[in-house]
Amino acid sequence: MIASEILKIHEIKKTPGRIAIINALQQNDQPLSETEIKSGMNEMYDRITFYRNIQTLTTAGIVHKIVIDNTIIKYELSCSGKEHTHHNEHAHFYCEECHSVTCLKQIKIPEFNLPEGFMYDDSDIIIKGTCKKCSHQITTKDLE
Amino acid sequence: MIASEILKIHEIKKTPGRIAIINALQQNDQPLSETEIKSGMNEMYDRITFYRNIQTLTTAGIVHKIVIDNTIIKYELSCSGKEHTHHNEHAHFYCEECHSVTCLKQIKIPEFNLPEGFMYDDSDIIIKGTCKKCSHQITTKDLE
DNA sequence: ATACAAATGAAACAATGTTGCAAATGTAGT
DNA sequence: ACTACATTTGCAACATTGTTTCATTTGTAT
Ligand SMILES: [Mn+2]
Ligand SMILES: [Mn+2]
Ligand SMILES: [Zn+2]
Ligand SMILES: [Zn+2]
Repeated sequence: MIASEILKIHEIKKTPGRIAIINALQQNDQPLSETEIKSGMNEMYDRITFYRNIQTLTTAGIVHKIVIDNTIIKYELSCSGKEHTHHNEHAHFYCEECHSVTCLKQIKIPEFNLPEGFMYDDSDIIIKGTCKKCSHQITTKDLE
Repeated sequence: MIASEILKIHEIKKTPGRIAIINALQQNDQPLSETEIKSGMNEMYDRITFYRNIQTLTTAGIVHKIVIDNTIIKYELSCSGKEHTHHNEHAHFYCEECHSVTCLKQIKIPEFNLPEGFMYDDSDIIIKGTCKKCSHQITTKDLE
């Protein structure tokens, strides 16, 4: 679905900044950081507007914020913005070597049995380690 | 185990700042934020020293950092610092009402089947919602 | 007691995120 | 297409969080 449609459905005003964010996320199959989203924008980029729009899109459920660490934050589309639909239902892998975040669509978030009285809203699974690309590089380096 | 023993075992120098952090975490059964740890210290509190010591303790595996959001970070002991031992093996619950973090010792982190080539190091499960205390308050408020 | 590496604390900096406000813009109705 | 109005933007200024540098202090082993 195209950015302006997504915004319309959620009854959010169609502005250049919001469209740029959605487009950037649609054009990549990995979650993106602020810097990565910014780099895809033509100069006209305002930090404050970005923060406010990410907030709006996250609250609306269009974007899902993945917090790896306080310095490492990634965003992905959580609605049906592309064939690879996100409903925040899968785990995410953080590579400690190259700092990339990969969606592990195979690893679904299970149903949790919360203690009496607790109310469920949302959950995140972050798995840390070394990604395929980096572990390959490390292995071949050892063989030199 | 007492703070100085923990530091000795890990071959880390025994300093007042580090002991204060470990003591604070031992005296509470919930993970604590920097502010909460600080409030337990007698005036002599230096922000820079805190950051460095938390870093040292985390790297050594004594403390486990729980990142809920970039603004909400909690710390807990991950070694056998008290009867409630942490090996980062359980899920954590974040209450969106009172912003507390509860250890869900019942919910163990499962073994994940990573895709070919990925190497596992560590993982975190964060479940968000409303804690027992807050959901009780909300319920009783509705009945008024 | 001595020696030395490690840790501390102060200052200065850097990065990240927030708030207030006037100007600009999106949207709905005419 | 024009108008009206609420929302959004962009700027400045601020707040919070975390880092780096370096002289001084402290912990620990000898
Ligand atoms: Mn994903
Ligand atoms: Mn815990
Ligand atoms: Zn990698
Ligand atoms: Zn609560």
